Amino acid sequence: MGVAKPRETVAKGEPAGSGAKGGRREQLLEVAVELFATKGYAETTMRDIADATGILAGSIYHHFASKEAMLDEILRGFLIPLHERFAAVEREGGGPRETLSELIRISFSCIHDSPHAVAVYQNETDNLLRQEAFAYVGEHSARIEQIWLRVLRAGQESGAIRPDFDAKVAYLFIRDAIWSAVRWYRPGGQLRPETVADQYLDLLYGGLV
Amino acid sequence: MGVAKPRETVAKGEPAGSGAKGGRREQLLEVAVELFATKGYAETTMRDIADATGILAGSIYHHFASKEAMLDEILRGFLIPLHERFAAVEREGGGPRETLSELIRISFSCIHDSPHAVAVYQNETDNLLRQEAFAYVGEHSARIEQIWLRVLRAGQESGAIRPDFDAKVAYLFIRDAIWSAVRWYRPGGQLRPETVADQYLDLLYGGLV
Amino acid sequence: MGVAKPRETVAKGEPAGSGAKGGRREQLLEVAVELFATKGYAETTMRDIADATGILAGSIYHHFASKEAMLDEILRGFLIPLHERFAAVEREGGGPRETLSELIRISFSCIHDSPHAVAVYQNETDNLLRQEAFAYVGEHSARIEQIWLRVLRAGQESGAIRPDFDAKVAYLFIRDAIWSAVRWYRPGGQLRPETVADQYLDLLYGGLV
Amino acid sequence: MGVAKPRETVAKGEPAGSGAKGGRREQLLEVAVELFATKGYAETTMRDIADATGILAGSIYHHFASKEAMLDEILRGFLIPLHERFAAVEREGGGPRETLSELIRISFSCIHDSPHAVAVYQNETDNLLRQEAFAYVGEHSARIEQIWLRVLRAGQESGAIRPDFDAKVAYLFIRDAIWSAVRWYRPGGQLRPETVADQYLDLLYGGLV
DNA sequence: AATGAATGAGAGTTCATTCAT
DNA sequence: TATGAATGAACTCTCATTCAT
Repeated sequence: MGVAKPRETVAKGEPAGSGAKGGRREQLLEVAVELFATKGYAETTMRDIADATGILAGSIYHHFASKEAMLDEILRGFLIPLHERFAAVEREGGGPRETLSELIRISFSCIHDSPHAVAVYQNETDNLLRQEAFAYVGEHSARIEQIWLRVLRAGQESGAIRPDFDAKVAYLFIRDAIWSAVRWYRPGGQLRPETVADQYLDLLYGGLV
Repeated sequence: MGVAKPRETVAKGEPAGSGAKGGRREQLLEVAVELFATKGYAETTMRDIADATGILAGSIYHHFASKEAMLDEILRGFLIPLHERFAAVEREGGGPRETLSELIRISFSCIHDSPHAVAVYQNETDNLLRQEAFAYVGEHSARIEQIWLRVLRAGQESGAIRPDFDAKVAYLFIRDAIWSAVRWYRPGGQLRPETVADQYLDLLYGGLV
Repeated sequence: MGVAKPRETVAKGEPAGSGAKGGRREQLLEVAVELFATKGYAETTMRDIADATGILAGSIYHHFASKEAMLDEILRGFLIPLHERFAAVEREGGGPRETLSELIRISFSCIHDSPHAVAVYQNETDNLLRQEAFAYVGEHSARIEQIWLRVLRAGQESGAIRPDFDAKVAYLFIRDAIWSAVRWYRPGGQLRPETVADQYLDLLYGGLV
Repeated sequence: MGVAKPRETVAKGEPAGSGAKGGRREQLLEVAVELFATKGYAETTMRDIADATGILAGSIYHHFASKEAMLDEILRGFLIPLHERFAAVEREGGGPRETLSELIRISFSCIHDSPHAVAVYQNETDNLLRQEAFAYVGEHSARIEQIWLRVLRAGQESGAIRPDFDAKVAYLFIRDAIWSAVRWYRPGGQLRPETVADQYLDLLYGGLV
């Protein structure tokens, strides 16, 4: 029930000099994230992942300690870099509006680059927060929220953003509007991520009217 | 294999004059929708539902034909009335902006009244669309989308809404921003649904700047 | 919902050169056919089969897709070879009386070799015919019946068999008399299958009087 | 697991002066025997019986102590009178051949009158013999077998029947040929029971040749 | 007599996981 | 590394039976 303690296999990087060996690991992770995103984590079986990879279910355990370890690796690989990119943008210290725009552009490029990981993050976070082993998900999410709130409030103070609404509500509004796009945005589809980002920015700044 | 045909017990209404009779059915449905929303449909077991209701798992089948039948009843009870309310607003034929505002207010009142059903709808729809028995979910969703699109386009034609962006993108933006609120909105919390609706309307119409 | 498609494990043959490998599959089938014959298909549980084999019930599913798939394999393994043997005898084109005798001898040798499968076939066919997945049982049975009828009618025309009764009634009489022997015939008992066959042939041809 | 001790309800006859009261009991028994014969005893649920009768499953227990009690009553109602009719024929002391013919005619008339009970007897006896509560089934069957054997042997001694085969084998041959007819004989069909009986007698006495 | 709610045991089946090879 | 057999717990669902009304 609890999250299995990750063994070395979970965290270990590419063994140097092993050539194509690690390819199977990446392949499994790619297959897993797609299935987790598409069918849901609980609904995806190790057999599903193994079948799509062309090995047997039991063999996955040579690469990952557990199903949860796969989820863990997926979420860390998505959440930590995202947090770092957001923090970097904030550190650059541009104007609030430019910073806000950059946060939004990063979000869309993230949806573009890792739509499956984003979907998994969105769909599974609620359940995960109750599990100790996934506490870091909540922590990174909270720090990311703080970045958004600081930027929004700085914008309100500087006059770049209207001061007449609650920053928290605005944050939630923006966050949900952006991240939910993962449900319909298709990387290979008609809409380019920059286009969507620009339309969203336009809607967000200028409003419907 | 799709939602099993409900037995007689399923379709029959409240036994007349029996006061609290039939309460067990409603109680089970309330417990189920909360668990489905909180833990997810697949992750909720019949035992979970039974335990929370104070009966044995097998006894649920006296009231519902299957777990899927419970989900079915929950979704129908949420989706069909919502569709009807939207359709009624459109039929009233007010101005595009008033109509749009009303759609948004209805959405928030729906989140307020049935947050669990909304969450279930949001979380499970993706998987459900693949199942024949839940085709009606896709159909109602599509008709609801058409209502939003008609209203948005009417607004653009009448000049009430900016014409310089794609109605479909705007719809998705609005839809996601609103319905995702179910993830953080708590009926008993500080924020009143009307307040949230008004802030969202304000953000939406006027923009951040 | 009919017999589930066997997974890869089901269709694959004996792993070459592995000696006793795959024995578990056969062992399970032998245990299953005996239990199905003795207790009845519905009354036999997967746990019964597993217990008698020395594994856990869930482990059966490593070898067979379902209980029904086991029944299916048992029936095919009995019915198709039997049909082929009957058809081969008919093709040989001996005289009607020799052919008839041969059909009867084959029947008894079949009861001798696979008494359990015969019993399962006899006891479960009625219920099975209603299921689409077991349509082949009805089809083979019908073709076997046609062989018997052709042989009987040829015998009547050639004068080798009395012409004064209905071939269909005679077929049913013979079929039931023979196949019901599975209920009392014991392969290891006093009566040899050839003896029983001969006595039956004698009774059948010469009558009681 | 064991057969429930029959309560008074099981054995009690028609309460005098209760008018149509017992009709429901008979109705249930008729429905049950048909379902037991058609689907098998184990495969028939109390709900099946109740549905076909127009009451709820629980209500059956006002008339019968258990499902097994219904089976018990069905088998007794078939087996005991049959045994008595056979015994009466034997007591009459006609010639062996006339007696044998009469046994066969009685058998066919029994199939004609109570095809469902005969089918249940044939299909379920094997399993039943292992249960203490159904010991009487084995006992009556054994006594019936003895009657047949006495008649056959008397026939062989008197020269009315060929002496050159084992009476036991002949008995099994006859029994199976006759009783199996229940599988295809339909009371309302083309073949009259007397016709079938006569054809069987003819086949039996004169043989095929 | 009948209802309808509930029980509790057990059914077939699934699945993450382990491990000898 | 991968296989394939097995585990064991949990799952959805069924059903004979009980009992207050």
